[in-house]
Amino acid sequence: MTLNSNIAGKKSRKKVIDFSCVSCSNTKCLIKNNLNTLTNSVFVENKKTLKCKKGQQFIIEGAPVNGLFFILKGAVKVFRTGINGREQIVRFAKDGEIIGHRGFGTEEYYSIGAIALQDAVLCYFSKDDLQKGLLENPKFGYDMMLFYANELNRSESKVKSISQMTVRERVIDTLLYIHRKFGELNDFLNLPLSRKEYADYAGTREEQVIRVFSTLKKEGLITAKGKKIGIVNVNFLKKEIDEHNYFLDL
Amino acid sequence: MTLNSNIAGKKSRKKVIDFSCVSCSNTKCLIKNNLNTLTNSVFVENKKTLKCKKGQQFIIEGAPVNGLFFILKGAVKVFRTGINGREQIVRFAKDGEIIGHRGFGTEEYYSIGAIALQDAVLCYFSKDDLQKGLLENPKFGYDMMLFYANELNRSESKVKSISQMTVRERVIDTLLYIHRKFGELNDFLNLPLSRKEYADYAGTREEQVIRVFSTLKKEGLITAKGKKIGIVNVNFLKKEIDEHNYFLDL
DNA sequence: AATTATACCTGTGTAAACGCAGGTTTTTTT
DNA sequence: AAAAAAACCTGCGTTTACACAGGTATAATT
Repeated sequence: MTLNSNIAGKKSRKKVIDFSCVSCSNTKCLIKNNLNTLTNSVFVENKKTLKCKKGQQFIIEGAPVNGLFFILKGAVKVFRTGINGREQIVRFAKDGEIIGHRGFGTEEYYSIGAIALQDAVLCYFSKDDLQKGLLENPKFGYDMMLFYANELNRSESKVKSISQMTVRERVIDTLLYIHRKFGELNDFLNLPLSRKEYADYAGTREEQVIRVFSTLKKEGLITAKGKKIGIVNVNFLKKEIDEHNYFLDL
Repeated sequence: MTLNSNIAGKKSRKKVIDFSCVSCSNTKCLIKNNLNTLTNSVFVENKKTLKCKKGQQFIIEGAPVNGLFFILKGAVKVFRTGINGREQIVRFAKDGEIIGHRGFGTEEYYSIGAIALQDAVLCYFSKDDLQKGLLENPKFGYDMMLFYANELNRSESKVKSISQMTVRERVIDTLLYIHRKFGELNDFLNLPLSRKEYADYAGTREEQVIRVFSTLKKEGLITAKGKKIGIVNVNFLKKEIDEHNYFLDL
């Protein structure tokens, strides 16, 4: 039995998803948005789409760079291994975002790792194809540049936060970030994370996050049932952060 | 007496500098490097070159974005005003670098401020011209994208550093960063900075930097005469940082 | 349903970083 | 050269965050 017939055989029962860029409905994807001027490129054809189970690591820190990923669907955490093997979560990414900053250019090894937090569908583009596409289509390159400039802005904001906020403030900041990015479902944040993961993003320790959560619960600012965290009043939390922030950042 | 005759009058005594991109010798400039394909653009002609005295602020945080700067010569600090007006130095920039991340695109206000640390010469490009140039020349756009991807990498490394290193380690890290970027002159770092500025970059306080410097001096790792800081043995300092870092970052 | 594993929570001592206060030295200005 | 300003330094009490240790609840596995 060949691979093709295998897929065909399942057609009747299992929904077959079309992963071609042409029929893709992800309006946030930079590639999809530039498709009209990219069609004559081998670029889109050579794309590989892969499914990724929850908990699976699809970029390993230090591994050779071959290309980069676009998230078609799902949620992902991007991290670095820091001092004494301590994990630092760089960011959380969702549909339409790009993973693997330096999947082009001269960089040889990935400086970050990436793990799926939910079942995810990823589009993979090779280094060469991507580079070709970027040089063929200025608009695409421009959009990519804006994406990175924007991420840089966010990252530099985070440097500020981490070096000037207290643990409590950083935890609140993280809660608001997750809320902004992944929204709510039934009054709970739409991305379940462990206390450890909150700590790794906020740049502190699991115990501290637990302590802050406990306090916030007592103060009636959040609700928590295991990994399910609910923000009672977003503006209330925002206020605590914004008060000493002159310039807000996205 | 017209402005022109004034300049001409000084020709004999004062060296007149040609600021046109064509004759520019800055090999690190992205624009210079893409000049061959940019010549038919209004872009380069509309450039404005301005001199900036030491200590002068040429980007004000929160001011409307009109364009962005390339450093032709000099050293610059880029900062954000943080919590309680505390200054956070985002990075130090020198010849060939770009200032004002979001001097294109949709961003309306500068999210950073910039001050010259030495007398500097800056090239200014308007938002519209730059955008035109980027969309006309894919290679230029690609280079810009790489620049930002690279900066992002650096910034994310810094998040890791700040959240996981001790004050002593961050101060050492800062010393090494300045050394890497600006080199030495007569056994002293080729960029004089105040203790406050070291602190603002390292994400700590002036007093802590002073304390760490004192200790490092006693340990024979650095020499210090006022703002002049000398690193006795770079590898010795590096070792202390690298020991618990699996993946080095530029 | 019992067992194991994982995640969550809390108390307590310790160490790191900070804030302030007051002083000295160096640099800049007049 | 004197005065003023800025930068540098040190000691000490206080706060914050951390590490460790031991416990409970919850989820996953058999």
